[in-house]
Amino acid sequence: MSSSLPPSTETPAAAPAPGPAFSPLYQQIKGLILQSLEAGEWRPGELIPSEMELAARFRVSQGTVRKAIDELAAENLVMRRQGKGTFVATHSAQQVQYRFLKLHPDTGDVQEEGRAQRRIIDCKRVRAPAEIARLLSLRSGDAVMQVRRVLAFVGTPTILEDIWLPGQAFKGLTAEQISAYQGPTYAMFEVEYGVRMVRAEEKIRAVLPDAEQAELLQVSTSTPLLSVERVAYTYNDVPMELRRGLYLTDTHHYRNALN
Amino acid sequence: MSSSLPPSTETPAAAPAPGPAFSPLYQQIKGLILQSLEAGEWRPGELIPSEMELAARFRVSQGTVRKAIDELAAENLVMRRQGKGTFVATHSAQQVQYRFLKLHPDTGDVQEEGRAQRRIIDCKRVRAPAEIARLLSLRSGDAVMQVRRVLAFVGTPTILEDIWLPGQAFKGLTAEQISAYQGPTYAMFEVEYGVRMVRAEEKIRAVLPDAEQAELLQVSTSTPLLSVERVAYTYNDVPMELRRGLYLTDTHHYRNALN
DNA sequence: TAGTGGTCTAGACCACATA
DNA sequence: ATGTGGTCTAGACCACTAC
Repeated sequence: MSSSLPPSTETPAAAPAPGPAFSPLYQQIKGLILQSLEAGEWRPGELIPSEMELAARFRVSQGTVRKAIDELAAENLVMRRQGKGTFVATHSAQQVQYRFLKLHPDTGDVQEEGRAQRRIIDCKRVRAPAEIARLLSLRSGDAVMQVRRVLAFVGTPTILEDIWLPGQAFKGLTAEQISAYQGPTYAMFEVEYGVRMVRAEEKIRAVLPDAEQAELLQVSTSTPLLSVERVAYTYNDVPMELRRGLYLTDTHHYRNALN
Repeated sequence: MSSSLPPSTETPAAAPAPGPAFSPLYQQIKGLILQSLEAGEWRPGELIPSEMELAARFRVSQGTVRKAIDELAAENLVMRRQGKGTFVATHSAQQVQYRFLKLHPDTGDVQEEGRAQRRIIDCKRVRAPAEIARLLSLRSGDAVMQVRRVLAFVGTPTILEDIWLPGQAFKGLTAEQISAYQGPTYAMFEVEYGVRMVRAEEKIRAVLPDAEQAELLQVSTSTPLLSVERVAYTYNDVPMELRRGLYLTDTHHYRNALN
């Protein structure tokens, strides 16, 4: 940030050196708000200060704060509600529950989705294999929590998931904790571990299950399945979860909107 | 639109009756610009009038036009370029070529993507079966153009596509025309048929190919493939293309960003 | 009634592109 | 030098929410 805040008499660093080093005022404000979100000054679901208050705090006009918040809202980091204020986004919010779940029933049926029946197969602390570590930006052998579970819709096993979480941040995670929690797992991560996932990337393939996977999903080893590898990130593009899912797509499909 | 343009003294309709019937001024302006885009007043790739000109035309402030254009830009309907102006988006633009193609090589290799070798298997005019007609909002038996082709990357057949297009809008489409055209097929649709696809929806499954499909992709019938059904829409949510693809995902994957 | 975000305007200056 | 979009400000009014 080289441009200074308005009433300040601060001088921009003499030689802006190599990088871009410039950014519009509203981007700088956005960065500051982001820092507060990251630091937990306002927690998921909480009201953040009004635009006027933030404008006063940062010594800029309301319009500048507004543009910063506009971008944060576009990235789903905060949620605006007219007449009430701006809230820190949360995976607990009804409107955005299961944001990252793109598997939908073929029948446009009502959200059976939240009603998934979960069966935890396994939940243990292990040393991260090289590939898992790489995807989570950890070192090989670092501790990670590993969870395996099956999600069933209307009694039919449909998703087999393996989840890896950094051991440090998710110390103490148990199968009981996961099964006990109602609602999205990502909401539990916010409440129990203070970790908020803000975006994710998925790589999708078609595969055949091995014998163990097939048995857990109660299908044959010649049933084609969707393989979905997801890396979920918290603030600052820090990866905090690796999830490998196998989706049965005979009664469901992965839905994607292209814009 | 019930709210009036500024200099007018018009009163909002007394009883707002049933519907919403209201929309902010900038939304109305957005709608007017959209109409011009739709009507072809400015064609894909062309410069649209400056914000000041549009403000004068519609008798609103530049800021209001700006907000309208902001939304159009966010929806990829126009593209802003500082210092130059605002352009009608086009699938020909280098930056957004193959926007709708989410299949990427596993090696983060340079865009081999455009370099796909295309082989047209078939291109004919047929009567739409019920399901195809439904997805294209046509009547069963209406004429549609049907294209089948194989895309190969570095010599390896990877995508088998069946494409259906409304016969009326795409009258005269030939295999030669498709193979002759360099660049995205969607760019050709703009140039040759004046049809611009603005968004699309995909449903993805894992499937096994039938004998014919397997042969065209040079794989066995037990090779799991990604089935991607895409409906592409032009302005006003009018469906203009149905595309069913089978993707070989041993060296490629479907990449998706979740926000 | 008071406070919030949402809309609209107007004017100033900046950064970029082109001639 | 000119014109474009990009940023920033300031002030006014509207619509929604809560008390």
